[in-house]
Amino acid sequence: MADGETPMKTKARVTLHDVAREAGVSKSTVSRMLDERLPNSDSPKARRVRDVARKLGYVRDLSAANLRRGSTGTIGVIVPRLTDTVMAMFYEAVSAAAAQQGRFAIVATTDDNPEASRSAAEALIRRGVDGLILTTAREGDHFGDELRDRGVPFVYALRHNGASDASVGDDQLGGYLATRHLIDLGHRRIGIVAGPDYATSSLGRLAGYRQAVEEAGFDPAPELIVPSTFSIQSGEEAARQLMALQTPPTAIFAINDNTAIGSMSAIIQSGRRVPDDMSLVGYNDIPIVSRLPVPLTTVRVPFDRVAEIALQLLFQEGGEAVVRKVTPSLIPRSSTAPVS
Amino acid sequence: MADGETPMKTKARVTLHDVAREAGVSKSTVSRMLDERLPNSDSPKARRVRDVARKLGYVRDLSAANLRRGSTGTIGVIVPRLTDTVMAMFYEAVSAAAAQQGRFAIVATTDDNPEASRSAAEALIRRGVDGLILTTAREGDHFGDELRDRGVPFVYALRHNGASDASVGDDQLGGYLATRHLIDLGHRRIGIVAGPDYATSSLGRLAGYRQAVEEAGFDPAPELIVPSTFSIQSGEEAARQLMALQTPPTAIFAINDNTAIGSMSAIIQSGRRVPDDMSLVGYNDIPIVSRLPVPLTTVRVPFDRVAEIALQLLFQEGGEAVVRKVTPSLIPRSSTAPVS
DNA sequence: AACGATTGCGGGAACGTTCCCAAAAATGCA
DNA sequence: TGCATTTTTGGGAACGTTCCCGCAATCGTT
Repeated sequence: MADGETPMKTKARVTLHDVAREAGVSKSTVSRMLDERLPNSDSPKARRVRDVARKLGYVRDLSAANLRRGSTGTIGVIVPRLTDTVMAMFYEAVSAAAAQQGRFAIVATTDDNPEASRSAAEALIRRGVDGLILTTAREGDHFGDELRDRGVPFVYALRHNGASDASVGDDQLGGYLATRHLIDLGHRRIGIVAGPDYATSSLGRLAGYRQAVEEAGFDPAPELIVPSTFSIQSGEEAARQLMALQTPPTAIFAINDNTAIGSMSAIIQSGRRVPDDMSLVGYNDIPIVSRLPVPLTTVRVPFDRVAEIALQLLFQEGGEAVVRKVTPSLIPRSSTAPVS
Repeated sequence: MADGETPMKTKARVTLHDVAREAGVSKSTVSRMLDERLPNSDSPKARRVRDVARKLGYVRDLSAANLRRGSTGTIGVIVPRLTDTVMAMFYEAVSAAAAQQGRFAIVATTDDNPEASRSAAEALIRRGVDGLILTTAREGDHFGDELRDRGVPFVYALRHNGASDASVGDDQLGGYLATRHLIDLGHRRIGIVAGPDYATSSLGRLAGYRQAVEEAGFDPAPELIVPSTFSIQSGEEAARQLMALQTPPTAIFAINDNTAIGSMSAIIQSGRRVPDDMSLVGYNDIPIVSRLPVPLTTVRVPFDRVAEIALQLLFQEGGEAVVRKVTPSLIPRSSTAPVS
């Protein structure tokens, strides 16, 4: 059987060297011609090299390239869980924005456990990520400092802790818009299913609620503010608590869509109807809420922008820590109506 | 300023060589002692090397290791979208199962677009994954053959195409359980929001429905079978269609939780109540459905097992293509009741 | 005690890139 | 045309591992 034509398992890998030999240039030249970071020249030789590479089916070995370059073009995202649709939306947005830059996003989950948060970061760093996007900021968390000390670029997203770069939605504005919408519909007594106090997102939305209520000159009754975690169940409980008040509110602003869904459940189980007996506003506009039996009025956050800005912050030389906020918008649907 | 104590930026990286020097052995030895694949010896020297490594804060450079080993310990998962909670659950399960084996899972989305499916796989392969888990099998898809030709290990999950290894839930059994549950409650006329005909998952569930109906000796009226995509909206439309029948069914089996949610919406909008006027069963048991105003009866699929088996299949020498099915179970909740 | 078999260890060559550097070629200008 | 300057090129040394191979040390057997 003629040599070089043997029907053996094809050579495992086409390397730079193969391309160089075939194109009659050195591997340095090929490497340069194929470097996506350089402006890719249009000289006949460059074109020829690229043609040969394509013909041979060359694909750069990323492990080798990463080793030499000292960076992987990978960015790590840490989220509590992907089954939280908000987090899934955000991760998809990051993934798309990263792809735009020729980078790749990988994700790790923490289940809201600060321990796991650390080990997730560890795993991603071991994987050689060029930077980290954290959605798990907690008040008084020193994890950021640790990362800074170790020289790992990172940025907070969706939530922040004030001490580091962050890309977030304007939660106060969002909270204001939601509450203001209810006020405009004539509601005077508006309950809020507030969030946990460790997350700046829920704190911001609560501040927006307060701002709107005070601006309208209403009494910001403390019993109208009921905390929750972000879960459906906690939303259900909080709404139940609100409806059990001596004078229940005529409208509820839930800190996110999950708690809104929980609230909806509690409202209906109490024999009331949405929006006839109780108006309800959520937050985030996850896909499902527009398809509920009563489509939910909610606040939409442009996660694409949040993701883009996070990426931008991640790789720019930062002097002062900066918190960039993107503007959310109210999406009125059928769960809110004028007070009866 | 004393040498070696200069407060300069700490040396970027502690390498095998540093550990070797500090421990007074060769780097080969260190490499061996730290190789997680070998049974890690307990000799005093091994212990010493590990101590030194820990003290110095050594972490293996994965790029270098991958380059030399020729594999990355990474497995790629391709899903239509992560905002589909089923896919998020599955990916989290894969991620956990992979971690168990010391591997790492990365994900890419395709938005159900066969083109994007290809380029997603391409991206993952470029990243050097050791194998691919595909949840996007379509009837008559030749993508698998392509991968086989290129020598990329892969396995289908959740759906299959019959021609390759796959780890799935037993959809026929699940469909049977759901339908049988309704029959046991006394329902004789049961509608099904079937799925698209390109997915074996929906086909299997439909077959289970048929099996139960025929076994009970009912007439499997074709007008009771309405196709859908997997979306909430399509579920809503399908349910509407079922309720518009001359003799509407008294119960609906929806092919997945999303279409069940859509159906629920349509049922309520038609002025009916669940389960009083219409029983409803979903499929997958995504977290939200247990928290709906009327908690949904559904079929739970043990995604952990599906993920484990997928991983197992991925790395075993396969002779014949095998489709492994895991047993789902019915979770009765409040959306089903005896026929009135 | 002598010998083969086993085990442990170190030297050094890969793995496939990128990037520095010096040399060569192309370009600009007088 | 000649010289200085810019651009392009190829050689070769990294990057940090793993793994092959040979050698020494230990072990068990007769």
